[in-house]
Amino acid sequence: MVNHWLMKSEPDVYPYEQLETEGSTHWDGVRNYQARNMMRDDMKIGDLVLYYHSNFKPPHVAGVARVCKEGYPDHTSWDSSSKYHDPKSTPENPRWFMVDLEPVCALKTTVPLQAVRDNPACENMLLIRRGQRLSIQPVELQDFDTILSMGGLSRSDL
DNA sequence: GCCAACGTTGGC
DNA sequence: GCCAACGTTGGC
Repeated sequence: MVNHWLMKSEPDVYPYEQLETEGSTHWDGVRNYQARNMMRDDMKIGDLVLYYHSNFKPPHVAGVARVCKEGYPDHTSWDSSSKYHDPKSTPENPRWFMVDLEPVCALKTTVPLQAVRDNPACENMLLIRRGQRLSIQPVELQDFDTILSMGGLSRSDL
């Protein structure tokens, strides 16, 4: 069973276009337990991901990605030269996990956050819930399809 | 730049 | 276990 997610990335750091250029990436640097648990325990190969650009004007969903490697230790956590270094994480006892993503396709038209807010069909999405800051969120199937269609795509385009 | 909301840390 | 202080996220 394929699950659906939304993952936030700052386009200044790693935009969707770069994922397309590079072909895949490991989602390192997540240092939040809830997000870690989802990557470690719940995200499976083939799961589909809405790729969201945060800290951008306007913030928006840019594309669709797919999980191509399931949760494994985030090696940047024990790399003392990394900005994501966590002295409490070691190769023997890793504290942080990541998944790998590959690109599926860019939306034909990006979907701004305000458009999600304005669409009553999206009213239950975590993305627009007050105070919601999680950088990885589960997305219901129907919400995923709604965003896809707002972005000018349908399932058969994936 | 501001600030609301939330998460983490650490003293007690 | 409580909670104040602090740090981060991320929209505006």
